Amino acid sequence: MNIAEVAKAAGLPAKTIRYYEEIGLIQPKRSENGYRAFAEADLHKLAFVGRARSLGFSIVECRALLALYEDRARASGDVKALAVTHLAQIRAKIVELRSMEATLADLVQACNGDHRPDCPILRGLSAPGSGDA
Amino acid sequence: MNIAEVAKAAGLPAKTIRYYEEIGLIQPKRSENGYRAFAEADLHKLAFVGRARSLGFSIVECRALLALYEDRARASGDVKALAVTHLAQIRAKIVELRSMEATLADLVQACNGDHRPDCPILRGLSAPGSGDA
DNA sequence: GCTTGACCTTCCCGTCACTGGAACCCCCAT
DNA sequence: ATGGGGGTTCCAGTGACGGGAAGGTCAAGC
Repeated sequence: MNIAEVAKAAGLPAKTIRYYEEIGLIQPKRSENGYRAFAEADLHKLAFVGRARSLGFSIVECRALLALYEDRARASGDVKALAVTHLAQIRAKIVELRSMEATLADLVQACNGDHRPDCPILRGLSAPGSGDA
Repeated sequence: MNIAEVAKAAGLPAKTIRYYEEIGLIQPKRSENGYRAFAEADLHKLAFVGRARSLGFSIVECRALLALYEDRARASGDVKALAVTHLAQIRAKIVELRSMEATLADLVQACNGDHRPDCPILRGLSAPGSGDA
């Protein structure tokens, strides 16, 4: 398979696939003309990484997941540990975003949003705690 | 004020303050010795930007907010529009993260996490939809 | 007066995960 | 032979800084 076909099948841009090769996530063979020649296994790995990335795993984590994926003697505990850690990061991020959301929603709600200059949002940003009114 | 004092007062690293000057968010004067000489107004702007950043506004958005902050003839509607847009982005991000969280939590929950190689997490990443069992 | 150490300056590289674009090669059909 | 649609490499840029080097400055202590 050439890169365009694999890109379509894996749902990744060709640029991304070249990048993944560059950083060593995959090692596709080369045809005589210099084109990358992807095997089924390469495609599976790319799709795997694509899904892991869509769950928010970093490239470093994807590399580790891929290594476990390819290791028939892996312990599922190792995989789970990675996933649990990442899940905690996601949850922490959600907490952070919800805090932002709450603060911002309060400010937005307090602001008339008209043609006048008076603005609780700017006041809130100028001095926290003395947000509205 | 020198940079360390302002950094402490604004709660920002000195590096960040230099960066903000570099990109034109602030324009502190210089002492004869070449040191930055921050006025109260600079400090206020830095604290303002710091708070906006902590609410997740990008530098571009902070620049716009600062311009509104300094414009006594602003319309609060302009501020609100910026904030509403950003709030929508935050909420979209939360939705995305919650989707990741749900998927990942399912996978984690299905995985024994023992010494054996069988792993629903890896299966889920290999082929979505045929996640567990 | 000299040293020490804390503070300041600029400059450049590295981060993360790509993305865009230039310049060039290859293959097939007309 | 020519055109278009593949493919290739390499370089630069993104956002918002952080680390660290090389060097100037200042206040204190001896």
